Amino acid sequence: MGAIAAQAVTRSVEDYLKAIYRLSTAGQPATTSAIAGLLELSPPSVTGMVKRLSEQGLLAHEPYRGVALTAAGRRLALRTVRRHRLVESYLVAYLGYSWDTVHDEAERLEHAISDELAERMAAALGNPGVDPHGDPIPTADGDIAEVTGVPLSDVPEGVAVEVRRVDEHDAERLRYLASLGLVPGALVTVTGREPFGGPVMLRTPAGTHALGPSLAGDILCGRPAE
Amino acid sequence: MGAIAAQAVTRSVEDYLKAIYRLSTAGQPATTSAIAGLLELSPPSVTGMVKRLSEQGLLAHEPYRGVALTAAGRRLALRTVRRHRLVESYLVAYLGYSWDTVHDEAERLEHAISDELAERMAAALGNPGVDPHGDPIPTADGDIAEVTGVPLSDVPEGVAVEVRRVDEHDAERLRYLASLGLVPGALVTVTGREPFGGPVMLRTPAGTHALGPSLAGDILCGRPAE
DNA sequence: ATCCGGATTTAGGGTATCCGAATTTTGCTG
DNA sequence: CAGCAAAATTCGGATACCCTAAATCCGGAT
Repeated sequence: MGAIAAQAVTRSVEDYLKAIYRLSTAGQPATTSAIAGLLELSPPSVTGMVKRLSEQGLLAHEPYRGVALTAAGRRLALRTVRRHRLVESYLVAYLGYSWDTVHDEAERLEHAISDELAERMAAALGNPGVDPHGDPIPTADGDIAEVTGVPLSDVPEGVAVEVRRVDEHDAERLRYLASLGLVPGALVTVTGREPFGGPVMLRTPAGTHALGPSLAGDILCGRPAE
Repeated sequence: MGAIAAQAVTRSVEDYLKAIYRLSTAGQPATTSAIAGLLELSPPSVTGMVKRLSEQGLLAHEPYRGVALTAAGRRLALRTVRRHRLVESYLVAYLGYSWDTVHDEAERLEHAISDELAERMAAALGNPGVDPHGDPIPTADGDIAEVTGVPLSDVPEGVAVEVRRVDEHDAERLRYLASLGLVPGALVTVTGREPFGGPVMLRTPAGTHALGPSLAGDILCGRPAE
């Protein structure tokens, strides 16, 4: 339920919660410096905000150890993630944005739109389950689907798999991946790979290419639907 | 040109400039207390911000006298007005908002959208000249059309005129006016009026009604555009 | 020309968020 | 188990806004 947010939650607060959410779902510990790194802030700033958010019951903070979201913090974080991904989806679907340029716009709009507008966009989009990058969109009541799959870098050779999610924010790299046909839903087959984490050879609808291991690690694949 | 905004302009700054712009186009002097009234702030807060904006060259401030926008301030104000009206237009045209509910949403979004998004919305709308209330939308380079016309309260009897602009923000009153068919573009004829600023009798596509003088004063009419 | 009341500004404070410098804690490591 | 480096926190300070209470200014009324 949107029975959240009795009052104004600042941009900052939402950004902190989102960053902590991101770290914890990435399996990384939400340390002061990790948060500072994501938000491009100094560690003392983070310590200060973490203390405030703990007092508000949004975070559990073990000094010198790290933080975790409380249930309330997680709800707020997911609400922000939902808005972000809905905005990205909407801008791509209806306003001609490409997946590499929506991020910054969504980063600002996610803090400004009302629940009303978020739900109207969701409805216009047909309540999508994933955004243009293949990231799952949390539901309005805070459920979020798991994304399962194997990084393209680990996909066995010769098997046709479907790109499920592209975990990359850099605009230029996103354009590059799109030019290779590596977008959510595309079918890919690994045709060969160099040893020791070298480039991967692959065939996509857009042709045959070599892809470096770091990018290949950002692409989550799975068995083609149906 | 969007050659404005070298750096972040806060919500506050945009709101102050917009309020001052609003006052000056309404022919009212932009005094400290008038600004405070529009923004629902205390006069000392306004004095303080006015000082800061003057230092930034956005306002000309004569202490104890009032303020006026500089060219730079006016450009920023018009940019914000443009965004506001584009957002309102877009939400009404594409997301099912009605003209009485868009204002609050636009009030927040006008500070969050990029030039890019503003222009994409404008393009999607076919670069409209007016918003759903009939207010002119400034162009991207800061030109704004004059709205000319006569308040409905002053329209002579028996002449069919067109509603050009409805200068009202209150949601309930807007719904009421819409229910009477008093929306931009509608044809109205004044069929009679009480003396001494009493109600006006009128005929619209939605029927025949009486309208109080204060609301009638908010409706600007003109000769129908054939 | 003086006075007065309303408008405006100054003074003094408060909150939220950020920073750099200094200090404390933690978890090794020799 | 003492010593250290890295990480985290505390400290002191800055900025941007906002407020109430206390001056101060201005223009009209006497």
